[in-house]
Amino acid sequence: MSYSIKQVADMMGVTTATIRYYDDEGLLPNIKRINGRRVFEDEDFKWLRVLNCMKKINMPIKKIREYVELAKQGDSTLEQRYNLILEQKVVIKNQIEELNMCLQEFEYKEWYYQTAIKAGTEKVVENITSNSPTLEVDKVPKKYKEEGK
Amino acid sequence: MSYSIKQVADMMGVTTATIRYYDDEGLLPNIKRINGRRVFEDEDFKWLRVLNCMKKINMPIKKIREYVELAKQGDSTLEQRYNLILEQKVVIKNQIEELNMCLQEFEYKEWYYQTAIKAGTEKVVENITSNSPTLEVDKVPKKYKEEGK
DNA sequence: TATTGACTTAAAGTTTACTTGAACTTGTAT
DNA sequence: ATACAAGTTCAAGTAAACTTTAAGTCAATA
Repeated sequence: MSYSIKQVADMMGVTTATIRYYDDEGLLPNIKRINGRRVFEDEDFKWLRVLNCMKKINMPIKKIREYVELAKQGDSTLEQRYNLILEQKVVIKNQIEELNMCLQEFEYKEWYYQTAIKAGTEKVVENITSNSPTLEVDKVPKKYKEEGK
Repeated sequence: MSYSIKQVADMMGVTTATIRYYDDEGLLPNIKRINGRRVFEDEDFKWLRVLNCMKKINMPIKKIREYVELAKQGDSTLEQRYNLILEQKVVIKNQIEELNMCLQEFEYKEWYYQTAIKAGTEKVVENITSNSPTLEVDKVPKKYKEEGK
C-alpha cells in the first residue's frame, strides 16, 4: 500500500505543512516521489513510528536529525545509535516518573476541591495542607542541553 | 522560613530571570516584597509545587494564568478549578500512556540494535521488523488547543 | 476543455517561552 | 567609605517549531 502526505499527516495527528517541514528538516529521508508528490509506503512506517515517539518525548528536531544522519551512514554507526536509544530510554523513564508525581499532586488537588466544595469554602481545607518547601526538580536537566557541539 | 528568588529558582531548576518572567506573567500572585525584593515564604510553596507540575505537563502559561485568576476570585470559582484539575488529570494519564508506548518502541529498538551489533549489520534484523502503518496518535489533541476564547 | 482539489516550493510570518542587556538599588563585607 | 553580590525594572533579542502565503503543477471529473 502507499499513502499520500495528507493520510500520513492525519495518522500522525499533524498538518501536511508539518510533514513537509519535517522533510525539509531532514527527518524524512528517502521518501519516494511520483510526479514530484511524496508517496509513503508501508516500509516508511517503521521510521515514522519511531519519529512519532521521538516527537512525543520532546526530542528536538536537531537531535532527531542527528539520529537520521547516523542511520544514513549505515552499519558503522550501529553502536552510536544503540547508545542514543539507551539514553532516550532513561529520559522516557524519568518523564514517566515525573508525570506520576504530578498525577499525585493533582489527585491531592482533586480531594482538596471536593472537600472545599462540600464545605462551601476553601478556608477549611487550607490549614490541613502541607506547606513545606519541597519541589520536584528534574533529575535530568530541563529539556535537552547541548552535549558539546 | 523565607527564601530568596535565587533559592526558589534553584529549587525549581530554573534561572532567577525565569522566576521574574513567571511573576510578570501573573503566575506568582501575592509574593511578599521587602525593599522591593521578592521574598518567598513556606506558604508560597503550596502553589509553587502545583505550578511546577503544571509546567511539567506542558500547560501553557496562558492556561496556568487562567487558573491563577480563578483562584484569586475565591470560593465562587471552586467548581471551575475542580473541573480544570479533573481535565488535567486526564491529560497527565494520557501522557503517561503515550510515554509507555514510546518506551516499548524504544525497548524494541534496543533489542534491534543488540541483534544488529551481534550480527555486524542491520540487514539481518530488518526483515523481521514490522512495517504495518500503525501510528500512535494523541487521543487528546496536540498540546492544548484554544477551547473557545 | 475547464474547473477543482490535492499536491508542490520558497520565503516570510507567528507563537511561545524564555534570555539578555542596560541602568539602577540595597545590604553586607573589607 | 567603597566595593561587591544579589536583587530590581524595562525593553529588546533569541530559538524552536511550526504556520501562512503566494504562485504554480498535475490528474481526475463535469
